Amino acid sequence: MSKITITDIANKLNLSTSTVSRALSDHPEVSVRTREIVRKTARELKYRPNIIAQSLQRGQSNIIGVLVPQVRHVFFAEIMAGISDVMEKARYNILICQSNENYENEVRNVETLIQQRIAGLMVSISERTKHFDHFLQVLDNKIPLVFFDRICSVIPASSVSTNDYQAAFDLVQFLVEKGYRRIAHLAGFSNLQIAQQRFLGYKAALEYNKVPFDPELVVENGLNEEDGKVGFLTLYKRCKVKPDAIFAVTDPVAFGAFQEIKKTGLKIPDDIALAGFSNNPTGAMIEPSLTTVNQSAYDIGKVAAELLLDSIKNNKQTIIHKIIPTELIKRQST
Amino acid sequence: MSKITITDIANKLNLSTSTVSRALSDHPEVSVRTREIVRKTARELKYRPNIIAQSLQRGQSNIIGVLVPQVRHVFFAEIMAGISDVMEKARYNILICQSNENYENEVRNVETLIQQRIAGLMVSISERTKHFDHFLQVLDNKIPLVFFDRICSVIPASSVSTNDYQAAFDLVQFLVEKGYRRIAHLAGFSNLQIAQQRFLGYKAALEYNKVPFDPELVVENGLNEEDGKVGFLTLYKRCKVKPDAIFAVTDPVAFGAFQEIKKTGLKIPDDIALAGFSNNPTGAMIEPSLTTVNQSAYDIGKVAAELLLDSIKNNKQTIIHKIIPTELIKRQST
DNA sequence: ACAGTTTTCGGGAACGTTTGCGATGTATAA
DNA sequence: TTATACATCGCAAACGTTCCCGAAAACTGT
Repeated sequence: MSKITITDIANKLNLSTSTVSRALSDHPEVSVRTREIVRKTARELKYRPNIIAQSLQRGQSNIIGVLVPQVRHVFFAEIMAGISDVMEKARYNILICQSNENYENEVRNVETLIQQRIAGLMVSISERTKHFDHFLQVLDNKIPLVFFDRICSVIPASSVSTNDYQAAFDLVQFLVEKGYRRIAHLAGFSNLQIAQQRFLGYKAALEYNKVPFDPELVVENGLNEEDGKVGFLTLYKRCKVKPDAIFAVTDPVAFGAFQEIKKTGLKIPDDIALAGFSNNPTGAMIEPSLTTVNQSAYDIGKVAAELLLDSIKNNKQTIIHKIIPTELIKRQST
Repeated sequence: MSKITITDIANKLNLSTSTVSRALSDHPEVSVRTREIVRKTARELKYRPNIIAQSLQRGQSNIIGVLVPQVRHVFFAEIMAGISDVMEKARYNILICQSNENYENEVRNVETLIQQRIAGLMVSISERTKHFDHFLQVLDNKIPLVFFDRICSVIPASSVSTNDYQAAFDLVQFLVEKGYRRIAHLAGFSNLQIAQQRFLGYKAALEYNKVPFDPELVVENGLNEEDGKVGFLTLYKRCKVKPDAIFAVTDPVAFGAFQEIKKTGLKIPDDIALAGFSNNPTGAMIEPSLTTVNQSAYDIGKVAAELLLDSIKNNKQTIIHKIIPTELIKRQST
């Protein structure tokens, strides 16, 4: 290991490590001439600051943790892109962890992130998380925390999300106006705030339009493509009077339903309409193209990252809840 | 900051830090009784090992760097899932960086990863990378390195890739057998090995079948959706005799072309056939569904991660090049 | 000339671990 | 009894920084 340290530079120049350290960080208390010499030999020796040592001394790393259910999901990948762009500029690095929609994984990941002495944490909770004590640990350790999308209202922390209730309401309102009456809902588990809000928005829109709410038309399941497949099948099997439209809690769920609908031989939107949530790019390419709600995933990540940076720098406890505006995207599937 | 350290435990129990440290790592030189007491009070005090201090002492962190062009691309997101699953089990954390298809970003990211004293590095190079000195720096610092997918044959390091030449050959062979004769190729930049190999496979398949190679039918461009759009348009504009099939270097490029083809009013596959590369899930949902080559992105990540772990643990210099098998997926678009 | 100020630098502790080596105590064997 | 072995633990250095504080050197004004 030919690792060059600050001491090597100091020895070569007959200086102390203090001076070299200061010179490298442009401290005014060291003469301009020395600063230049130090920087020059640092380059020559290919010196690289040891970030680990710096972090230990500072008591905190320059790494922020990002905890998501699954990176492979376009929605979270987009969010990560937003986070990454912001953090890159701020000279922070990103440690990425997946819960894989599993509570135990989530808890374990939080634990190791705390051990890494991360400068901040951003998380979107798993589908199955019902207890939140692990996030209290984060706060106990004075680590700035912000939730995004799948937020958690029990923990006092900032968050970035969308107005799921309103967006779902508007979408269902649109379906009703289009003439659909038996509108089914492939819902998520109700412990997830976003799932619950979308369900409530759905229900409220029905009531607002005096369309009777039929519990038979609601299937509670996961948020992913596979859940959409089984969701549609159980829904279609158990309904004597078939639904004429489906509002899926997420686009992946809609895609799952989409494929099963086609297998069944039904035509979209003539036999049954379909709508999703989050504007996955695939939705624009399928036929018929998918009606959905645009969430601007990239922006969610960007804003959440900026929020985190704020609370890291200003060291403020202020809790801020930001709402990213949504947009109803009307396409051929309805 | 109520940070509990090993010293706090030592003080409380009237032990030395050495003993506590050894007790926590189950060292046999400390009595079973002491080990238990130490572990008990560690729990009580909510002690968390400071990974930064451990890393400094060890001279290396437990973090591995992953450098990809863009996380938001499904292909890389899948790979990351594979990497993540393997590394999680091995108790390594993942620091993720994006080059955004930009050479300068790539160089800068490599530099900061070295400064982080990462335990290993996995990279898929950017579209525009033509010089590779920054990877020599990685090797100079004795950091195990493995390339995946967009590999780099100039640097002596392990790699995981697919047989792009053969897969492209087989795909074009299939197109020829289907009766297509004016087969165009939306190619990638030739500095990328995967792009070059796919092009060469394409060309070889034509020659093998005595189909004349027409340079006019090849457009060299990027690897993303936008590139597919402009690629198709320039291709279609400049050809007097229109192509009857298109082989796109990646699925995103195929999707870009797909959309423009539909805008033009052409029918796939009757007016023009279309094929991609990498089996993006979207390809199965569009209509007509996309003929492509399955690359098993998840496996690429998995195998690459295992390769890296090997060279970290065994500290061996052996360079291994692994090839992940591909599979031709014949669908409606051809 | 001197005292006072400013500029420039070094000594050394601290961050939280790990680990080689020595010290102590106890048990075993002759 | 003494010598030897083993079990258990502590001391202190080391990892590479940063930064407080003090010291030396240079400069200022009278």
